[in-house]
Amino acid sequence: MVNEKVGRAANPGKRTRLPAAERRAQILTVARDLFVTQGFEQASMRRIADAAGITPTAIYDHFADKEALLTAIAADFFDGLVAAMTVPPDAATDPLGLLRQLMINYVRYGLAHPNEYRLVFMTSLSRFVPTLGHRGLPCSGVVPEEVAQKTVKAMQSFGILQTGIERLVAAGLLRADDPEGFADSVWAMGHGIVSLVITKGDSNFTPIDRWIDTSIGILMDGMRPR
Amino acid sequence: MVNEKVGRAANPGKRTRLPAAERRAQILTVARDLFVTQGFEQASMRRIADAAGITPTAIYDHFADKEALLTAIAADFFDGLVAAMTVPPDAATDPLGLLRQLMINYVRYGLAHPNEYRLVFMTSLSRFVPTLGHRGLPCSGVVPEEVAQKTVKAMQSFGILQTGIERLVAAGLLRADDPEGFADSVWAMGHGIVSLVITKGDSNFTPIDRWIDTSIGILMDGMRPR
DNA sequence: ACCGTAAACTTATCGCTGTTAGGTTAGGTG
DNA sequence: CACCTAACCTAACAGCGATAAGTTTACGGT
Repeated sequence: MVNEKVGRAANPGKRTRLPAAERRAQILTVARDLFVTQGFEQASMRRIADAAGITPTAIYDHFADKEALLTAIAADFFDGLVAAMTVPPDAATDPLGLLRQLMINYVRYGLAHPNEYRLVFMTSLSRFVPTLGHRGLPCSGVVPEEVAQKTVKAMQSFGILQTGIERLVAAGLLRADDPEGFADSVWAMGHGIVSLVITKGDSNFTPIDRWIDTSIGILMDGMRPR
Repeated sequence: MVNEKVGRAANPGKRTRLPAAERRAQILTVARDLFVTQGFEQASMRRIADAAGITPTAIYDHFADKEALLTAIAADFFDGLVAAMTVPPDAATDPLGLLRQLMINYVRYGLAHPNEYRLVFMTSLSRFVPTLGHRGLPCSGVVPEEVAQKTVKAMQSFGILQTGIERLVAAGLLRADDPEGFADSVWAMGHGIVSLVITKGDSNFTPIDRWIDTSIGILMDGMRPR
């Protein structure tokens, strides 16, 4: 008999055999699709394999485990984020407007890829957040390898924001109190908006556009020299 | 024989039988403990049951499913949050300082209960976020029952923030542009700080205290009348 | 004091999950 | 043709959430 399992996959009859690189890319594509449409938990290795037209175990020849799929996808996401935040240095536009655009791009990109965003910025992979100090001050514990790598990638886009702010400070357009802290605050605001809308929907909030506008306005005014 | 399974539970020999209310409360206690120390996924019904000294299925006599445990815990969390944000109206303190304190309390409470916070504010229960509009504008879909209930509870603490800000606007201490938007922005900032520290640790950031200070400073300045 | 009944809890099992060990087949090289 | 390895498979494990149906315990009414 020819091992003709019943309802196999996308390509029922012929079972194709691909070189590693192609197969890897294909797995990544269908995995991202399933993660995005069904979520990380619901998208099982079996379903991913099924969509890819192979058996679940074949995935393990290309990726260490399910998390490895996630981190590979996260890498792509970060590349896109960096691209979205890399606005051409048309020095013609006013510098403050550039910061404004930076934050808008961040929020829009996050909302345009809500599930990747959640995977990347709102989950700590398998290792759970270790218990923190009871005063609420986290004792920065051992950071797993992949999380660290993710962090590096994230820092790249954060760096864009940071240097942007430093430039504005140098130009005297923003207060010089605490440039690094400013970048953190701007990021917190942007991330707060994105993650709140993702988890709770925008139904209970100020319309998203006005929300972004108001938030940016507050930030700008709040960081301006007195 | 007396059904003497090997290494049973906390109270090995005697198998106690509790009235529903007590058992329910006890299950909730151990479940919260396991959720907090090991995370929602890792804390299985079997482990919870084991810690409670009963079999897994007994839990289902008191809670519909695993999520019901979570929502019950979330309710307690929100009660604590509301309490933390209900500062006594010592009108003696300046009103702006009260808003400041409100945000500090929010962030500290969130960081003091990081895993409950994540469970409550950073996960959408089982149902995944439905695919959003491709322009990044969420199409507010059907909200599951429990999520809605969670939202109501969350709105209570948000309401405290909102009325606090409205009072400051009425007193002329803040701009009157968009009071509702201001509350959203303040919340986004607070939530952004908490969730970023929770998922990524505080290692890469401005020290948390300074971060809060700087953020609040920006918000205050940014909302003040020009 | 008995007994019925309902509450409290159990056993056994289902279909699912991520993952591993080890076997098989196809494609290209000598 | 023989071989070898990359690519893929089958079978299975331990654990998951959840259900159906059976058992034990406590308590209220007579």
